[in-house]
Amino acid sequence: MSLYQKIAKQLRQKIEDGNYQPGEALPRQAALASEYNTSRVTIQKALDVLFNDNLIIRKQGSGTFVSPTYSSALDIISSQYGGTTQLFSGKADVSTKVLHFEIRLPTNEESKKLNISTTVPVYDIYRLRMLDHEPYELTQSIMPLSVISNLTKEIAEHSIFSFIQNDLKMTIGSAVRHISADKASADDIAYLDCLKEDPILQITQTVSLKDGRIFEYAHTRHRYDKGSIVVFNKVPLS
Amino acid sequence: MSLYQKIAKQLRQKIEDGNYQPGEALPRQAALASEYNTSRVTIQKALDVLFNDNLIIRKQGSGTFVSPTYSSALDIISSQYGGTTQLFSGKADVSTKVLHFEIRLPTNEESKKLNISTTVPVYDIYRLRMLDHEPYELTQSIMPLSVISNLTKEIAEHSIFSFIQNDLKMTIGSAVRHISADKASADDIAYLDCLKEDPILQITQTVSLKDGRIFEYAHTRHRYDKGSIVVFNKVPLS
DNA sequence: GAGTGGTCTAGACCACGCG
DNA sequence: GCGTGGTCTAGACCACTCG
Repeated sequence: MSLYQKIAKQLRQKIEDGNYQPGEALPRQAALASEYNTSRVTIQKALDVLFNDNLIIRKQGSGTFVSPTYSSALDIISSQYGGTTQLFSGKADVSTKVLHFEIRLPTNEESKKLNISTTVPVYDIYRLRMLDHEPYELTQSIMPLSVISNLTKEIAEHSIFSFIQNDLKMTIGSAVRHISADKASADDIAYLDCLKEDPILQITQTVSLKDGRIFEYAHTRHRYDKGSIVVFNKVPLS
Repeated sequence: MSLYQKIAKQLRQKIEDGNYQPGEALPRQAALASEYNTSRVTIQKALDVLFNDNLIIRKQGSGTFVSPTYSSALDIISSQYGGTTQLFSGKADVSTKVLHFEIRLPTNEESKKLNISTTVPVYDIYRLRMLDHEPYELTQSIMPLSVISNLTKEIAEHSIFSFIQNDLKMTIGSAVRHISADKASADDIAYLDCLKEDPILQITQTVSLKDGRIFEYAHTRHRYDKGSIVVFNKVPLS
């Protein structure tokens, strides 16, 4: 871990521990540079990390302050993308039932979304996730074999994301998600145990690795009364 | 506008114009530094901007490449937060009907979400937005007078966001949103012209200025068949 | 081993805010 | 005017990828 990352981590810890209160000013950059025995530029890179997580506010001509709303920032950080299994680990009992598992060629739409040729085979995995033994979400994942391989039904029953990160040693880069509401389908009623008139929260996502290759195109359908999406948006600088 | 921002803007334009194709390598940082007659650090700051918008991929030891999925990145950038009026300006005819406009004291929940005391008055504005003369969304906005003042019903009929940015000269910093699905309420049926069994896409948002003060706590309800939310997530660096 | 991006420095000047 | 963060430099070394 690089120096600016270590400093960011330590400053974050200090804020979370309450050494600096919401709204309170942090030491000036020059003071931090002395304290950590480094240059001001490195301190600024460390502050960039905290700023992007909304933990601090920077005022030119005035100072650097702990964000008055930093407690809600913590919620956001902890809800960053890492798959359902990771998100709830320790908080609830997550179990997964694999309803369908096959390798086939992609449809035109799928090949387009995955940015692959229609001749590259894909996994088509349909899973029901349960939270504390209650139906929670229904997900269809399409993943290209050119990116992910050696996937098995057993792995799909646990966490595909931890398999990718821990076993394949690949790093996830970014995700684009479209969120909408929809009426319940026959599958929703059957698997999510909801009623015909219950709304569904639907998420369509495309997830990329750090090197830019797309590894998942997925549709997830949630019961409307279980869970919601939390999103944090910084306004563009440009 | 600072040098790195200008360079970022020019590089972005070159990518959008197709001077560099998706997947293609950009010139090395040293070459860009010579070309723009600046230092490598400044080039890196410019590349940071494009990287955060998912327009480029950086591979240590290899090079900087145009993101293979950069076209979807463009969608995201253009859907950044700026209020409904701004989002659709030029694309569709947006009109707003103010259903309710009052100044009152906040409830406990509102004062908590806005991070103000219960003695600070707030605007309570309830508006129906129409897109091309069709009902689109129903929004209740709560805004503290300690942050925003001189709001009128006339301003609310146009764009509150442009009033804040252009007239009050304040800069928006970030927004936290919770997105969920819900059943239609009596108001939804009456104003959004939807049916009792139609689902609703609900967004609860807290929007802050650049200095960290929260200026809006709002609930927005969308017709499920009109529009969805697009979200872009970079995975945390730490 | 050659070439790339990532990190870091020490110092300088600029832009902004506030009293 | 003074103190703060923002930008920028020229050069150095490290870490990683790939042939």
